[in-house]
Amino acid sequence: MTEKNGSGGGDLPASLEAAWGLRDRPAKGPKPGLSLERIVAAAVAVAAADGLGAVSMGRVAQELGASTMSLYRYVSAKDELYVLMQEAAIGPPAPLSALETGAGWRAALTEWAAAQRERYHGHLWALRIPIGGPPATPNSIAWWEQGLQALRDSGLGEGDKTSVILLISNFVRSEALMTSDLSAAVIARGITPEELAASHERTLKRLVDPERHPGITQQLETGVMSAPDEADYEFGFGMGVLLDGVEALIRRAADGEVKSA
Amino acid sequence: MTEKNGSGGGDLPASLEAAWGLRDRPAKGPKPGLSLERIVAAAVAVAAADGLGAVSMGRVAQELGASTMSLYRYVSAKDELYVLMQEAAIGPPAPLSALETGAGWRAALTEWAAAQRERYHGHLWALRIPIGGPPATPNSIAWWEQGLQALRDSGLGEGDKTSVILLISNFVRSEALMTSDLSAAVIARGITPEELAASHERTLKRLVDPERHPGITQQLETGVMSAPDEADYEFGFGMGVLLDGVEALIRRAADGEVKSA
DNA sequence: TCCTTTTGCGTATGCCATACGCGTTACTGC
DNA sequence: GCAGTAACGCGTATGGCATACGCAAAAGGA
Repeated sequence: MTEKNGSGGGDLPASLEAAWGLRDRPAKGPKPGLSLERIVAAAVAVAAADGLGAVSMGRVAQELGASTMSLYRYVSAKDELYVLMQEAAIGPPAPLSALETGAGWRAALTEWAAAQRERYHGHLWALRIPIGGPPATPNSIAWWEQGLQALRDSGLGEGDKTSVILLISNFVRSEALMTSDLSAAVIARGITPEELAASHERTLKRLVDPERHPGITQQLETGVMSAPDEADYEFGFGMGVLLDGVEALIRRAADGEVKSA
Repeated sequence: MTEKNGSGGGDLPASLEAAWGLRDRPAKGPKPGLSLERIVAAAVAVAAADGLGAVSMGRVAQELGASTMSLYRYVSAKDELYVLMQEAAIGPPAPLSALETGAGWRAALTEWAAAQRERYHGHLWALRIPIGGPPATPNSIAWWEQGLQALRDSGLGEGDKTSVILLISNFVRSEALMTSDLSAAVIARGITPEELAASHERTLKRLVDPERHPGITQQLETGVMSAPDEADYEFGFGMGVLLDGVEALIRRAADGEVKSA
């Protein structure tokens, strides 16, 4: 039962081992010509330039001037590379200023969500990477921890804290994914976002039946579809609703505490 | 400028044309041996049995006793098949009982979201299909319309109605996607959900540093991780928070109306 | 110095979507 | 009834993909 890593215990998934930097450098063979860091950086560059779909083992190797198969000396499968790319794209969270100034949970959560959103928007391709079960990479954990800190003084129970974090995290992801889908459609059809919106509105007007779809018909008449800065607006709207809901939850928790105290 | 469809106007994307049944049966050649419906049904069956990854043109053709290439007489590309599969999986919405009994927007939205969730949970593979821009398929539109109807008497403005619908739709998708990821992980590792949760908790305990991650450490100590029926609980929790937020929005809208009246 | 281990990588396998073209079929206009 | 035409089924070919396997070269440990 010889341990591979210094930390002891059972065997981690290969991708986690790599993400936490627990790989042991073997003392025997020739010097590695590449490194995990360089490979991940190259893959990230490809994804940023040409989308996640352009990330193939061959393409990444080419970018590094190496052969396709040499990558497999550093990465056990493409899925592992995906995990490391995602981890690199999101990066560690910056300190929350709202936590230092004691501005309260609402400001802290807002700042936290906005920071997360910014990372996603800077790396929209990362949203296309399929998640495999619950996250356990260093940066996801750091973001989770920071979310918990934002709720430090909220008075919520531990379970509720995680649930709120999860809820907001998923909301941020959803909004970014919508943005990503939109931009993908725009690129695929080679048009501007405005043209896409107009085209969509025209399509709807053709397909929607006023009898069967009175609500949508009304929406089309009101001209709601042609909203500018849609993504930013929807994000702010959603955060507002979400935080109001959390506020109600916190108030209820406080009332219950007072009652039971 | 001869029109292909009866409805007139410019050319729709092929997948939309198919979804709305606007394909014109050509009067010339031999009788088709297959049909879009049969192809989509076969593809859905494959996805249900072996996951979306198992859906290849070859596999679907095999299931139908036809050759791979014959499918391309009915479907212009695999993406189109995906759209039709998604549309078939979600299906049209059933009438909302809360709308008939006049139970109010909150009950209606709750029923609407639960129905949507049920469809997704019955076809988890459908969540893996990448969305291409804003939806315009018959069933997505029908669900959208129904959501608008649920908010009929809410007093919200048209723009807010759509935003709320979008917010809740995305939440339902997120929760279902988490479930799907979880079940994928469970299947991939050949273990029970309980074993997966336990394994994840063990992994976290090994990787989390009490100094750098005090919040998570506390969570682990409280034993929050080993929650049963996690998915159901999180869904109810999220819906509660969301609806409380919407309630605040509606109240504010009503107040504003009273003031400005 | 020899042996073990690890490196880079060429080759091969098997899957995939799909372009192209051919022979066949069935309807339409004459 | 017959020619023309258009849609059918599908065999074949192309190019891309992840990745298993094995070999030769490199480099540290004995």
